[in-house]
Amino acid sequence: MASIREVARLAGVSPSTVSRVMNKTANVDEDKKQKVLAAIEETGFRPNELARALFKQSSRIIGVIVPNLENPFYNELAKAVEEEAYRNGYKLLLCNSNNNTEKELMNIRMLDQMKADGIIILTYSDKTGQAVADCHLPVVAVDRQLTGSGQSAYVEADHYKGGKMAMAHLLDCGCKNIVFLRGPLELSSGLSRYRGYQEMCQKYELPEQCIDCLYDYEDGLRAAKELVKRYPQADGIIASNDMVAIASYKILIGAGYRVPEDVQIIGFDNIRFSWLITPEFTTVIQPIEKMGTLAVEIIIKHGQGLPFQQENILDVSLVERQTTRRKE
Amino acid sequence: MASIREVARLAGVSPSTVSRVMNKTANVDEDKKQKVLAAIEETGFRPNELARALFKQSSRIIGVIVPNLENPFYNELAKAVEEEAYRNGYKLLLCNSNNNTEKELMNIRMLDQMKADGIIILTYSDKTGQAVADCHLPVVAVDRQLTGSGQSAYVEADHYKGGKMAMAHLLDCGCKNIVFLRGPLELSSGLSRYRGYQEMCQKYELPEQCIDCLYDYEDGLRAAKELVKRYPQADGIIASNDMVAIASYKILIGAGYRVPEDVQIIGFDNIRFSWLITPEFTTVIQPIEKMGTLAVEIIIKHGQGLPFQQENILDVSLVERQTTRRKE
DNA sequence: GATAGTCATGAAACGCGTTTCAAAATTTGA
DNA sequence: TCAAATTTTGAAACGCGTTTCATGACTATC
Repeated sequence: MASIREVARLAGVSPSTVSRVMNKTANVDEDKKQKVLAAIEETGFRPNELARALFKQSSRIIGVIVPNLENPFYNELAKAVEEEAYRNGYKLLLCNSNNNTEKELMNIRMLDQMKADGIIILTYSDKTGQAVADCHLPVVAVDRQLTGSGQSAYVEADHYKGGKMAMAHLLDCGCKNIVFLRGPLELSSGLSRYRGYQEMCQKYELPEQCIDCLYDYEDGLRAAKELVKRYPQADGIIASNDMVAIASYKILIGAGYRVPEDVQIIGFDNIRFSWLITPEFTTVIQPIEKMGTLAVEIIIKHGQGLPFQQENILDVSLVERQTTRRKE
Repeated sequence: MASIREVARLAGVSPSTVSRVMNKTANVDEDKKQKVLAAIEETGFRPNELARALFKQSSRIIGVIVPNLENPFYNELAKAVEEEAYRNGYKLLLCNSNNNTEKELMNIRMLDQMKADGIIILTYSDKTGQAVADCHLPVVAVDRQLTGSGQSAYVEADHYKGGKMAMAHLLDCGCKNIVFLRGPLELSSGLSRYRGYQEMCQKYELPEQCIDCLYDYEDGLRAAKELVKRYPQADGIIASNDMVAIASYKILIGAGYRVPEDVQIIGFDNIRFSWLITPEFTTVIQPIEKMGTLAVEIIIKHGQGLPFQQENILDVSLVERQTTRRKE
């Protein structure tokens, strides 16, 4: 593979000049410029990005660390990040921590060593904050708040409002017996939604009916089975997210309930599949794309030394689809 | 950030020695070794991967180029690749070509310049073959065969068999009026499945009933609507893939058909959602995980100069689920 | 005890694009 | 036309881990 020095020799100039032509970083005599261009063309020269990155101390890579790739939420986020990154000349290094703290830490370290320009992190463990602080890369947490690393930015949806909306909607739909498949309280999404739900319960003097449930399909299945057992007269379910909503639907249908006639279901996230499938699921929309875009923006701004918002709480909204039905 | 030379100074040795300690690439006096280790510990030194990669001419990055991130098939493939890559100490650079030839070519070039250790490519355009040949990186095409680059490996499922199986299954289920939502014939998956279907039609002297259909949900919706119009008496649908099967289901249900009583549906791929949702979809399984793993294996072998299979056609199988029902 | 063979070790070169700095060339102004 | 100012250009240094090669140290063999 041709190097810049060969191109320079061929064009009869110095490597510096070739570099200047390539990057338009300084004026170059038109005549030499043409010679350089011709030499580049002839040799098919493509600058070695590693050498460039080594010098610049920046690889124009943005790392994304997701806890899993089963939940489309993360895929959709990754997609949004990839697109925004690409638009800005960055590449995306995708790391799947697989809910494994060890792997997560290795990924953070690796990205540091690769001189990534930033990390977008969607995982959470108690060691994350420290690891993030140790590497001096710009980090933005999405759908999470990192503790122990005071300075890092985060972007998440207004889960509190989301929780309230979900509950309000089911009440609007005439549900009298609502069960909340509550997400993990260690995560701000789980906690805030619960708070929203709780507030509504208090306001309407309703008893809290929760079943703890992780964000994945399998646990959704489990929780929904428990729901059928513990609250057979439930007529409304707030699932911890869309995957769990989908799992609940399966269990409920299997148990002979009709949706939405007997029991109504609402999820969170608005993953693509929530409306691709039949029936289409009512859900509280997280602006996934905006979240990804914003995260990239923050990293870029950080890299350029521009100011940026440290706390970003994006608005949520609700789409009514076929798993709920508003009372006349 | 500490460099190897600082560590060396602190330990009172040369950078070479530090390097040797880190990489265990040569014996080092126990005493010095300890000093080096201590110095590394003290400085928190982490070798700069870029410098390392620059010298080695290998970044231990595997690039994956997918045509989109809407279809879970690609996500699942990416996941499999990430995991196998990680197991072998490689990282995954995810590129979404977005069905855009230009972007695809840029991605190939970029990976070349990054000294990626290989490219796993899931896109296809007529320029791909040439671009791949130009960069001298190991490339393996997955679910595609690249033309114009005679030497590159590929791995795909036995689509021909898959097509036959799908048809055979619907016949077993008593379908008399089967319509094939045929995938793009430019892709080997589309063509081979069609050939399989065709062969079965001939064997049983059935008329071919095809509607062309891309692999995405939206086009599935369109094709299914056309199906309802053109073949209202259809009682079996072979969808071009699971996304299209899911789209067809929605249209069919919307048009008042019952599945599987009135019309049975089978898809291809066995994406995770095909069985998460309700009803669970019958489909022809592509061994997605194995495909990803194998692709990575090939790249690694290639990198090590080991021999590898150039053409890899993996077996398919069929899962009967709730969208088809075998006749007694 | 001397020669040969091993092993540990560091200096220097390498990979390669970018940038600095000073020299050379060209333009401007008088 | 000459000095001054400006622009163009190249040599060398830089970023930094790895590897080669030669040297010095040490052990083993006779």
